[in-house]
Amino acid sequence: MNKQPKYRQVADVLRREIDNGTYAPGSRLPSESDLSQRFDASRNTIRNGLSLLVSEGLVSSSQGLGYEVKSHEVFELNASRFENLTFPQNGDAYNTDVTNAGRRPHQTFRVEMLPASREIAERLKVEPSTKTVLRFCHRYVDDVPWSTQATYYPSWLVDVSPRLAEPGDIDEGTTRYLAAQGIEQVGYFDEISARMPTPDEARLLEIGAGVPVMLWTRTGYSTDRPIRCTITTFRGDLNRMNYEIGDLAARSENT
Amino acid sequence: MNKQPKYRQVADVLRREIDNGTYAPGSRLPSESDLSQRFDASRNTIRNGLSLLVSEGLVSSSQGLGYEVKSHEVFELNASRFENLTFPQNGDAYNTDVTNAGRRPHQTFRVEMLPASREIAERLKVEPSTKTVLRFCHRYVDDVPWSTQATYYPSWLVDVSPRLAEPGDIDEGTTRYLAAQGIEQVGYFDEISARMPTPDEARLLEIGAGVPVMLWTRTGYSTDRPIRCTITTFRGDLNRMNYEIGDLAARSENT
DNA sequence: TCCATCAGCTTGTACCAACAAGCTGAGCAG
DNA sequence: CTGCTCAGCTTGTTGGTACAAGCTGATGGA
Repeated sequence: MNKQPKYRQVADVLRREIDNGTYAPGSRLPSESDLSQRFDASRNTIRNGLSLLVSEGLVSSSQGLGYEVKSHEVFELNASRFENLTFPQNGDAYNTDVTNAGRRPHQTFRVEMLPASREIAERLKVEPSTKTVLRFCHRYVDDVPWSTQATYYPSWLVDVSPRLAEPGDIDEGTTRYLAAQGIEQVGYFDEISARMPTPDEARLLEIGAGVPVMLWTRTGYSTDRPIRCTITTFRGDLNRMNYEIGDLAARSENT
Repeated sequence: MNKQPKYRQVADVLRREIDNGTYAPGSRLPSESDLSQRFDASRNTIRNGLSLLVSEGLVSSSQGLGYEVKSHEVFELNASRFENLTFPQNGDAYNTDVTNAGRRPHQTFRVEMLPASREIAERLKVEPSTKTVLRFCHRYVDDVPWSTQATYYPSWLVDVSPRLAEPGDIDEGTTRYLAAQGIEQVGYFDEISARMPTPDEARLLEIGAGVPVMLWTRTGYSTDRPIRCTITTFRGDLNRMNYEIGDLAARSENT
C-alpha cells in the first residue's frame, strides 16, 4: 500500500499540519534535526521533503532561522478599470490601490532607449530592433518588492511626445500627457500568463523558489495604431487580478 | 568574485546553453554522471543544480530517460468574449478555441451536489454550507490534460432549472438553457491568480514540479444576483489569457 | 548600562555510498 | 520473423559525514 517514498510522506504530514493550523502562518516548523528524529529519517530525507513544501510555496527557509510557514494575504488589482482621461493611468492606479489598502507605496524609476525585442515589436507594430523608449518602474509595498513594470513606447510616438524619453516622472501621468499631444488611448489588449521567475526576476522581486510570477502584458491603442506596451511582473501568489465585464449592478448590492 | 555555490554555477551554465540553443527544446541533457565529470562535481551537486532548472520549468526529468528540455508553445485563451445568447458559453468556447488552433479537444464530465465552501458561498452570496450543484469538467488537448473547470450553481437556481443537477451534458449550453428559464447572465467578474499546484492539481493536470497553475475564477451575474461561479485551473506556462477592452479597431488592421 | 564576542542553535553546500526502479536496445529462444 | 529476457544505461531514494555560514541570546568586559 504505502508505496510513497519517505520524503513524500514527510511532506504530506507537514502539509496537512500546516493546513489544519498545527503550524500557523508566520510560525516556524521544527528544525531539520527535530523532524529527522520525529520521522526517523536522515536529515537529507527531511530536507528532500521540506524542499517539496518550499516549491509549493507553503513555507520558506532561511539560513540560521529555520522554516517559516507563509501566509497568503492576496492583494486585489482591478485591471479592467478603463485608463482614460477620466480615470487615472496605470502608475497612479498603483498608488491609489496600495494606499486604499492601507499600505505604503514606493517606487524607483528609470528611462532608457533600446531596440525593440521581437515581442515588443510585434505588439507595437514596428520593425524588430527599431528604437523604443522604455520607462521602467520597480514598485514596493511597505518596502517589500512587489512588481516591476516596463512600458515601451514606439519611436514615432516619442518624436511627437518628447517628454516620454526624458528621465523623471511625468506628473500628470503619461496618459494625460499623451492626450494633450492629441494621442488618446481608446482601447487595450491584455495578456496574462504565469511561470517560474528567471533568476533576474527572483532577485528584483526578492522571491525564493516556489513562488511563480504573473506576467501581465497590456498593449494600448489609439484609434489607428498601438501606442504603448506595458509588461508587469508580480508575485502570482499574493496578487489577484480582477476584470469586471458587462453589467455588474447585482455585484455591489448587499444580497 | 566567484561566490556562487557550485550547484548554482552548474544551473547557470546549463540555463545559458538551453537559452542559446545548445540544448534544443525536446532534446535531452547529458546524464547526471556525464555532467558530474564535466563540472568535476559529485552527482548530488549536479542533481542540486538540475533541480533548480526543473523548478524553473526549463527541463523535466523522468526515471530511466534523463532530463528533457521543455518547449513553450503557449495557448491563447480569449476571456473577454462575452458569454451571452449570441456567443457560445464557456464550455463551447473551449471546443471552439482548441479546434481553431488545429488541436483536438476532449473532456470528461461529472455532476455532484455539495455544500458551498467559504469562497464559493461568498461569491454566490449564499450561506456557507448551503447545497450547491457542481458541474466539473476535466479537459484535454490532444489527449494531454489541460485544465479543470468547476462550475458551482446556487440551489435556488437549481430549483427553477433542474437540469443543472442532472448528470450529462446540456447540449445547447448551460447559458442558453438558463436563458430559456428566464435567467440571463448580463455580466461577470473575473479573478486571476497563480500559485504552485497542490498535489491533487498536479495529479489531474499531470504537471511536475516547477510548473505553476493559473486560477481563473469567474462569477456570473443576472440582473439581480450571482448565478454561477466557475473556477478553472490550468498550466500557467502554456496558457495565456487575453482580455480585449475598449475600442480595438486598430488592433486588427495590418499596420 | 552598553556593546562586543562567542557558544550553540539553525540551514546551506558538498562529498561519498548503495540500492531501487524505469527505460531501451541487444540478443536469444521459439 | 516474433517476442521475451536481461544487461546496462538512466534517474529516484535513502543513508551517512563534514564543514560553512547565518542568526540569537548569554556572557562578560568596558
